[in-house]
Amino acid sequence: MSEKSTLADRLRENLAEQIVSGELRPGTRLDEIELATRFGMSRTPVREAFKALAGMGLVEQRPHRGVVVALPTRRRMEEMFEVMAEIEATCARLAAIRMTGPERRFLEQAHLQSLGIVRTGDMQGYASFNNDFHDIIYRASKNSFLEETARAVRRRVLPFRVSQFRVVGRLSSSHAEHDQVVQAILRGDGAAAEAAMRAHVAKVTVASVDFVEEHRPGQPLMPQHWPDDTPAIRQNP
Amino acid sequence: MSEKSTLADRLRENLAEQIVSGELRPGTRLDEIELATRFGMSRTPVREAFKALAGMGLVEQRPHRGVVVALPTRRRMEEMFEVMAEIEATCARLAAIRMTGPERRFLEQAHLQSLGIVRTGDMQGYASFNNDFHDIIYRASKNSFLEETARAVRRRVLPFRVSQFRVVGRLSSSHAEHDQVVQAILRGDGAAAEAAMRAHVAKVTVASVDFVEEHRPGQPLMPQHWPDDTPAIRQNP
DNA sequence: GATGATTTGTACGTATGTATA
DNA sequence: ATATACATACGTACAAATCAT
Repeated sequence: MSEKSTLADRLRENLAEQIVSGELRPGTRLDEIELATRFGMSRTPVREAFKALAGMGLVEQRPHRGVVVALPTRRRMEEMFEVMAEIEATCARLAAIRMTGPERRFLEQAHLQSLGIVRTGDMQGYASFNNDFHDIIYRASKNSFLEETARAVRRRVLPFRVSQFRVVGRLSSSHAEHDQVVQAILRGDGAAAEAAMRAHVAKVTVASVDFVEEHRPGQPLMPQHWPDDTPAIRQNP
Repeated sequence: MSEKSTLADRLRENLAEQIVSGELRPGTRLDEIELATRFGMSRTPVREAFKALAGMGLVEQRPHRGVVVALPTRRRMEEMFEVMAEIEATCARLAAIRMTGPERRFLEQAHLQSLGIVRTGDMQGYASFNNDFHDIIYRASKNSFLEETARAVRRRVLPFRVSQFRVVGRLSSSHAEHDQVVQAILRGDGAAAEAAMRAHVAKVTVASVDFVEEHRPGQPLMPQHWPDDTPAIRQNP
């Protein structure tokens, strides 16, 4: 029974999961009292979970005005994807240099198997594999801090790419892009792996940003819950 | 009067500043009650500040065991510096491509002026300029999210490079490395700027890691306050 | 290994600031 | 514009876990 830790920490993980999975849409207001009653706890651990989430950038908090799930502007989303691309490209370059023989064979194996998923057109399944694929490359960088940084950025970007594989033909082109990355890594070509990964993430950017813009809640590019332009408290300034 | 915000937020900023400046040494235990009495507040805002700091990775928190200023292992420090190098290198490449004419002239100007500081041997002054120099390049990437990411990583690394300029001759060699970066940026050579910046940060790594290792508190490479090897709760896993 | 002291985690009440009529 | 309603921020009390003996 590894049911340990504190209420605040468990709630934080729970909310983070819901935000990343898209269950809690960006812009959604999080109510202390409602969450406290819903999860059967007092408001204290809820507030502590909020602070931790704000520190991670998953929510934005303004004094006396509550907490909303982070809803970046279009400009900022593009910036986030650019950072994602650069970090993943770095991971790919280091992976190409540092992976061991068995690790390379494992990556190739996983990549080959994913072709089966592409053929069935299973978008859900491919999304899951895609997560694994990128995780493998994070780890292959042999730098756990880089790995964590990559995952932290991905967490903040994921809410906005939930549906990227709904775009027609995206599955097979994603696989083709993966192939470029994998081949470069297999032959130990760091520069090529970096370039291929950067190009791959760039494609996701276009698909995702456009998709989100079409479905953006509210007319203006600002969260509808914050009518004025008072800047939010940025805990990672 | 911009004396606003909450007690928890102000305390968070205060502690973050003290951690980054080295006033609060890595491994130092933070006591809820002591801080509360010292700052004239109750434990509640202190605990909320702790959660936010943990979310940023500046402190580590373990259930029922309190909070200590983050004290990475040597391995992890090297990883952090590698990430710092990669992110700063990315900033430099983008800066070389994206800076406007006036911005380039401003960078050149600041760089030239720093030569005066080098000549006087004013380590304090050069450290301050160095911060500005890197900040300029973060901003010049024209990506505010990248800028914030770079600063977030730097915040976590800074406690371990306080004294880098104490090493003899480090001032002028740092200036020479800056020169490589500046010249590459001025001629718009992204690849060269990236390489020069990566090399520059790499040098800081060696100086800093060695310095910290010599002054590391406690014999083993683990914080002396955590005698067992129970893993800390990583809020940015 | 048990017990008391200390510290952290949670509940709840009240005050203060924000939004709404 | 003022007052009222409401959510958040903070303080205090208590419970639970850790540590020191």
